[in-house]
Amino acid sequence: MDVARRAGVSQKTVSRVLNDEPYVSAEVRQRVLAAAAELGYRLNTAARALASGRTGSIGVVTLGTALYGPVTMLMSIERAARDAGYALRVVNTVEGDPDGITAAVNSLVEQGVDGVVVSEPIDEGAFSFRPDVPVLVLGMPAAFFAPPAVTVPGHAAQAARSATEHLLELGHLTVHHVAGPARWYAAGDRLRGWRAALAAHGRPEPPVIEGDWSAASGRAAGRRLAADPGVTAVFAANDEMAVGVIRALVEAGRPVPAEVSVVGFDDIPLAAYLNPPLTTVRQSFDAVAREGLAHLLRAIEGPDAAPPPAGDPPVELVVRGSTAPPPA
Amino acid sequence: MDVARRAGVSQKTVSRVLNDEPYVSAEVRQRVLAAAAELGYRLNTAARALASGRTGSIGVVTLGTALYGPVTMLMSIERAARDAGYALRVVNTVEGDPDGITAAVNSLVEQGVDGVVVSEPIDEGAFSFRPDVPVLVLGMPAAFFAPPAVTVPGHAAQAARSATEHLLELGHLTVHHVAGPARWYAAGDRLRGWRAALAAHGRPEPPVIEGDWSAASGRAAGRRLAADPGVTAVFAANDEMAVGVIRALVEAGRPVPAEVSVVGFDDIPLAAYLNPPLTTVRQSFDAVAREGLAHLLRAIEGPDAAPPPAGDPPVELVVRGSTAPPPA
DNA sequence: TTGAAAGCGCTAACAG
DNA sequence: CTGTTAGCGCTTTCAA
Repeated sequence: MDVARRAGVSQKTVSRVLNDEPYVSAEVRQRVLAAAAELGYRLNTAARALASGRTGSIGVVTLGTALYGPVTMLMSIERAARDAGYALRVVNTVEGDPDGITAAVNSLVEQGVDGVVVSEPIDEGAFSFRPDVPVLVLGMPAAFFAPPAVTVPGHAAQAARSATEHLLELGHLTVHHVAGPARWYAAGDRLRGWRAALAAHGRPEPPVIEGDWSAASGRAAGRRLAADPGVTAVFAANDEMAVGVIRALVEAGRPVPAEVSVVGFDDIPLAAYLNPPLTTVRQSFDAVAREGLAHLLRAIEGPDAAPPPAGDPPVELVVRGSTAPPPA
Repeated sequence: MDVARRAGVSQKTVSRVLNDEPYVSAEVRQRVLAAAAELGYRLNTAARALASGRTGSIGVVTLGTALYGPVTMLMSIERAARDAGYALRVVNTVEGDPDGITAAVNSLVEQGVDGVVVSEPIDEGAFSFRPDVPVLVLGMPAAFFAPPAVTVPGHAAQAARSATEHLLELGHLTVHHVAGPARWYAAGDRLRGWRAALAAHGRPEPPVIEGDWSAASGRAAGRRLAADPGVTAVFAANDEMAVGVIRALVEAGRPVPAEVSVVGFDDIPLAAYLNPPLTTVRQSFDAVAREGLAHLLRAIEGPDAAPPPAGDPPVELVVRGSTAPPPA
């Protein structure tokens, strides 16, 4: 309004300039920009959202923990969203809250977002809501939701399989698995990959020990594993648990990797600096976030939006010092 | 509007009910609530923000990394904000961006927030902006900003001092320090604490090695330290660097803690499970976030808001296996 | 205790 | 290329 007067144009023209719309003469554009700068003018997001129906922000549902995987995914989503011109709203799901994800998505929709990303999906039975914006669920088997939901599968199963095969190729007769909580889809993926590798090689499948992603739970699992002299190789569903397993093994006098090999999952930044350096699987959170967001933006903006990047996100086994052939 | 018609009341009355305002009869309240529920009605945040001038959300400027400290602080802020009824907007500062914090704060203000929290302040010279909302700067010496900024100092210096003293009391003649980047206030705090401990005990102050918070930089520092046979004790400004230091020491054939003691800072969840378990300093991010947010809310809502919790946030030295007396 | 009227600051749709 | 006219869905102010 003030800017319009000062630049001697209509309010709508100011709007056009500030939104980079076409059909504004260069001269007028300059004049408006100058006036806006002088007045320290800022577009009011609330008014824009009210008038346009779009908020320019997307919401993320994430875990309220410092675990590497979820946190890195959040950071990657932030970057991808910002690059696409969207602001981010974040809601943590609280541990133990029964319908945490549903509630979190709802709160985001109420806050006003153009789309929602569910970063670490947990099986809560059915998602009992009909959000009126697109929802992207990361790391989920497709076709689990009706639109407007969109899913991006993730490649953890395949990666888990190659981690297990690495151990098998080293000469281990079988591989034990310390899984994540059963309700986490991410845990299921890894479990499936491990199982597939064992089956493909005709190896016996030892009972699964379930952890909660934490190093403490890894250590508890490791204690049970250490008591069984038949255990020579362990695949943990994330690096934190792998660290706990190694700790328990070492405490029990079973050196890693001399007696028992351990591989983790995620490649936390510390992995290369541990004693021993941790063999693990690295996945590109950035790639997954970027691909997922591209899908989400299509659902929001329509088919004119940039098409999602093609190609598999890189997943790679990083062999370091925590794996070796089994003792003779 | 629809809800109003359905409940047979005015729009304003609906507004009153939905905002828990007084002066609504219980009977009408019920009727409105029922109508809203049947219609699946949701308050529109944008409209409310436009009309009331308040957005009900606060913005956080944080680092785009998976480092434990910043991430945990972010999670704590999310919790504290949600408990206070505020939604969260998040912007990461990009590494290397010269005026990263200023730009991030501006973008938050443009997005529309009632207040801003700067979680990991870096010295960027002067903050060259006059945001029109209160800004809370965590971990900063007070009185660095004019209002509407408010700062919460943090107790890292004192904690760093006790970490250093722990080493001195173990019998080490002096303590070497691997610092964080000089521009980070958090790094400065720890440096000061270390220095104070040395001075108080009349010990020589060895040259500081500066890292970048990462394990890789810690390892580089550790290599230099390992080359000096006089080094028997190291205090690293965070746990990630401490892990790198230990790695380098071990690689150089200087076992920890037999030959060299190392203490970290932050108490990452993995600290207790490392080889050796890491002696470190634990600080309560939750307490700092909660106190800081209380200050911020006062600045936003006026002096009627809940007063900030009193008392020092707990900071404690956790002694584990990476420290021991110097070799004889 | 309730309601009516008047915007908040922007964009959509349509004219010029 | 530019302007006019209506709202978007709330809250505010004032009156009943």
